[in-house]
Amino acid sequence: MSRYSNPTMKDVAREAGVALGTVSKVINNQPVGEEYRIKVENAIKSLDYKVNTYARGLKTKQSYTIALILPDIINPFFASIAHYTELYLFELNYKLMLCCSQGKCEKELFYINMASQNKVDGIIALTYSDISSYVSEDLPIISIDRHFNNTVLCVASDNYTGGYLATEKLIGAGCKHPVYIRTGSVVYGETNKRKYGYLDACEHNGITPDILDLTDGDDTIECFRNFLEQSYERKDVPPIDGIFTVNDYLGFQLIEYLHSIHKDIPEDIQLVGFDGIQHFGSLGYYMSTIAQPVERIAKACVDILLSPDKSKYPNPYLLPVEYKYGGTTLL
Amino acid sequence: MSRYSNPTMKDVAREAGVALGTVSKVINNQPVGEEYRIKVENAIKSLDYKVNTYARGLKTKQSYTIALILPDIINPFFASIAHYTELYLFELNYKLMLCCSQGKCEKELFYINMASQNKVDGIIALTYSDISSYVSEDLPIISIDRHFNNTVLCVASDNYTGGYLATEKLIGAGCKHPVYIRTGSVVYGETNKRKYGYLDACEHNGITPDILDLTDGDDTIECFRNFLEQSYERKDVPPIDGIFTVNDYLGFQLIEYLHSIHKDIPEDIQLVGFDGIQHFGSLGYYMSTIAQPVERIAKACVDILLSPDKSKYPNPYLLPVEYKYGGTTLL
DNA sequence: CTGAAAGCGCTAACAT
DNA sequence: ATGTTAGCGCTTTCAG
Repeated sequence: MSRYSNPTMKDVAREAGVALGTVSKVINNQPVGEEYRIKVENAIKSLDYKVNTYARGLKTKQSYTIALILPDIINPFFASIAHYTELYLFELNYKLMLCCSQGKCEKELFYINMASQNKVDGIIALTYSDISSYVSEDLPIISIDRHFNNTVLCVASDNYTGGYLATEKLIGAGCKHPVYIRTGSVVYGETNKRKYGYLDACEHNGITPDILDLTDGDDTIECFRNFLEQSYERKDVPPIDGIFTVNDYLGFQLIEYLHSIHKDIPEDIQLVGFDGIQHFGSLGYYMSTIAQPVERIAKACVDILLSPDKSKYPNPYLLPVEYKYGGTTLL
Repeated sequence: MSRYSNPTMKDVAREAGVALGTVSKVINNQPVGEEYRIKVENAIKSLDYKVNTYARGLKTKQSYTIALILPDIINPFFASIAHYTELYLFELNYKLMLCCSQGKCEKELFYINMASQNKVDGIIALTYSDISSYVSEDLPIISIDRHFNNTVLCVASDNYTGGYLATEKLIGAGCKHPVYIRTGSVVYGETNKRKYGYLDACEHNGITPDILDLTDGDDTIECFRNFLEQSYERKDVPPIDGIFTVNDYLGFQLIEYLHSIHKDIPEDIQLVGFDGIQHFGSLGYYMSTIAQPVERIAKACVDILLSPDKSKYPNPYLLPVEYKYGGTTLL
């Protein structure tokens, strides 16, 4: 790999016939006499000078780089978080370092280390593992959707309201037996509040709640099939006619299965997902869903991370969700 | 933002009772007496010392960071490029800086500048703008899918064969009037070879080619509707019964429209896309498609970029594609 | 094989 | 307001 030896500030100073400090001041927008400024600016242009970010970082201990830790970048929900985060960071002159942790704690820790090396100025993390024990008090880190404790500030959707809203929609659209189906890690997180929203909405509407809780490693479709069959055999409850899934990803899998057994959606069973994922990012929703305000989440993370006083933000910091019709419900 | 003052090499040297240079040698795996090595390693552990990458970079001019420039990260095809690139880079101890250019040349140039500042060691770029004029001979940059000239090495799928394959599939499945529909930037790129594959496949099978070329700003669906209607009115050619789209994104839009006018797919019209995008990254193909070998593309980019001798690679560097059945064709 | 010291390019404190 | 200089933490040369 070829390496460059670019012009340095010293070269600029010589070319402009001024002192090193003056060049530095011009570059950092500090007061400098007009004629000097012009001389320096010309020299910068003619030499095509660019500041060496290493040398600067060595002094200032700032990298203007934020690390974003995501389980992966293929899931469209995570991708859109990355998208908005990058856009907003760039506006603020920050760069984004991307880490796809694949849930591997070691990889997450690697990036946390980078932060303590000042290689990145801060971390935005959406992680399944409880990293809070590795995070020191003053490490600039924001967690998305996972509320570990009070040392790590968490930005999340209003999951409780989302769960409540989804359930109310199903009930309002005529469902007599709406169930909640969740999957994923068992680490306590914000996401669990979706369940509480579901439970409360059931209670307020006089409906007996019914939950299918899939753990990692379970065969999703197999478990769902059993769940469905057992439910249809029972005579004490109405047949399942509504499903609220913890996310769109799971919702999509169930829809595929339901189609394969010739259930009509939304006629036989209505379904509401969570996340608000669209085809190709913008070509319409996969299903009726509770859409997370991804852009606002990304901005909030950045704003809080770069804010000098994090204590003024509530923890968790909740953002409102919205119901989106996507063809899998009657309303 | 709080900044850390971490232990430095000097601290380690003092703690271990050795000289600074010795510590450096231990860290960089250079020959050091065994007892010294142990003393240093213990000191490193007890102080929780980590090298400061700025100071190191200032000397070595290496950042172990690669910038990936993508139009955006929401498009699942780009997302999967990012995914595999990050994974492979991490294996090699490199970090990934993500740039969503949104096709903005200025944003791309910003990252190209970073490379000349040695802030990143190299760039992998998938861009619509012709950046070749801004790229100096020795800038370590690899282009994906865009072949500008011989100074910038390009990694791409075998687009010609892909186009040929898609067309042959349609014809083999009985299509008498397969059309090619493309959209997007008019910058000459590898992608255009998909068209030549289509043209040659038509010729070899005695079929008159028929192409709809949408330019940016056109209303895709409106143009397609006109194209379809005009074609059905003509009596000199069979009705359109096959479509090869330049990518899955466009294919998806056309499928939605065709459904809306009650055309059955694949019975009335068969369709083959390009890219190989799957629902949620892994839950099945949107349509029959020519799948790009994304993982191999990502690896090739990284390997070539980090290779000391780029001249040993052909330009463009082509990787094989594969036809994937996805329900929108008869075969 | 180890220790001392120069210097990477920059910022910031200080002297002018 | 501008010039001078120390020093950030590291690598690397050179002397011991």
